[in-house]
Amino acid sequence: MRHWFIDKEPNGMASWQEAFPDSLVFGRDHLSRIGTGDEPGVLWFRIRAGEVLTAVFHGVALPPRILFVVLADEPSDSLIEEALASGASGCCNTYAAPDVLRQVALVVENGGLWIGRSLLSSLVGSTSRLLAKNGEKARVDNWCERLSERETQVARLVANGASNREIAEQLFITERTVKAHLSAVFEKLAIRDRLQLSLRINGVSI
Amino acid sequence: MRHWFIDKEPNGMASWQEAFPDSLVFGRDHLSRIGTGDEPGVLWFRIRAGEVLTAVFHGVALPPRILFVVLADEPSDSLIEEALASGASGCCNTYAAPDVLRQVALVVENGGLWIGRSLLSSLVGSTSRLLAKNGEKARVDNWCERLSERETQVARLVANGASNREIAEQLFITERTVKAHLSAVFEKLAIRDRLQLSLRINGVSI
DNA sequence: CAAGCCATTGAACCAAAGTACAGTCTCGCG
DNA sequence: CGCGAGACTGTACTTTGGTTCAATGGCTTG
Repeated sequence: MRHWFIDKEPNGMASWQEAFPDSLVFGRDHLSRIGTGDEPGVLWFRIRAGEVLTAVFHGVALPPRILFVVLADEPSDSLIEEALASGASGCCNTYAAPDVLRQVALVVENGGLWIGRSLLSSLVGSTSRLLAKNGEKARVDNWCERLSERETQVARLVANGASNREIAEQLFITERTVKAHLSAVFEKLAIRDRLQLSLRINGVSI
Repeated sequence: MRHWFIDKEPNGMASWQEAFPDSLVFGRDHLSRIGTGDEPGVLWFRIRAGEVLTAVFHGVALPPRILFVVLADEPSDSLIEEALASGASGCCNTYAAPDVLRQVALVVENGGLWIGRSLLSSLVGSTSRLLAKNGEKARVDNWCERLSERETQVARLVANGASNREIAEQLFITERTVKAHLSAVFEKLAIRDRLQLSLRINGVSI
């Protein structure tokens, strides 16, 4: 099973290579060359923040043996809907850990759909209102709305279990700067540490 | 990983037992007794022709370690929507072959959604994949199975965002003891800190 | 009984996380 | 142009988390 990663620029995340050492990372201009052989595989397509899937993924016809997963910088209901409508087998976080990526691969390779635990609740909320019986409405926690772009980026990595050092390396900044961003995040969201941030972002205890 | 099948009458289909020889079949009156232990598993709930899911599956609160799949005598789009809205990880045909059932289990145990061949093909257009290719048996994460009772208790509190001091106060032990339990948990689960423990327990990244 | 697991704790220690109080640089806006 | 916001960094500090040496007592099981 091959794995191709498509990013805007052909750099990609380190975690991708970690998850699938034999995988290949391409820029979007190489998209048309994926899956020309007979080999089955998974195409991971990164959608950056603010982008619309259908705008960057138009007119691409994948053969049925090539499965397709959207990697979302900023997952949202609409993006998931678009992804599924475009034939994707799933939508997961760009910053997901290697273990998670392999898990996603396992699911989609077996014919399942993967939209993530945390995303599931919001999707369900959009497809049906049945859950709103006890007056509890599935409100979406837009935690990132008050955060700057960089703060959001750091917060996401923290929520996936990364240490300050790892985040620093990933973003090419010092550990000190990571701490600065995090302190700002904690204050803006009125939480006290990274674990609570993770719970908040992952929708465990909203 | 346990499998419970709930039918209107506690007879069930032969194919269910064939798919999971250790599974149990109950009538709907036994539904409330499912998942009272710590054991993780999959609950398969049969919806007969003409029935409405929400009418027969109301007010049932399953713990998060119990996954839930709807077995539909007559699958329809609306039933699938209802199923997902009720927290189901999938919806497949009551009369599905044992191989298919095991495939569904494989997908949902790994956090994926399985919404059946027909809808899947209309969305994804992909054919199903072969099952258990490498003979690798994917299992759900029963993290607490190797932990002692006290370790499990501490781990759960950590996963909810508690600090060591808070845990100590709550359990009437010293902070030192909390640390001891946590160190044991980290080693047994092969993880490095409390954030990863939280992700593991909360099913964000298995 | 001996062996082993479990719960508990202490002292000391190191590493990571987070805070306080700075500063530089860039960029957009009125 | 001045001003504010955001990205970035430094030094120093406190707190928290986690490990490494122990040790004690209860409990079950062969």
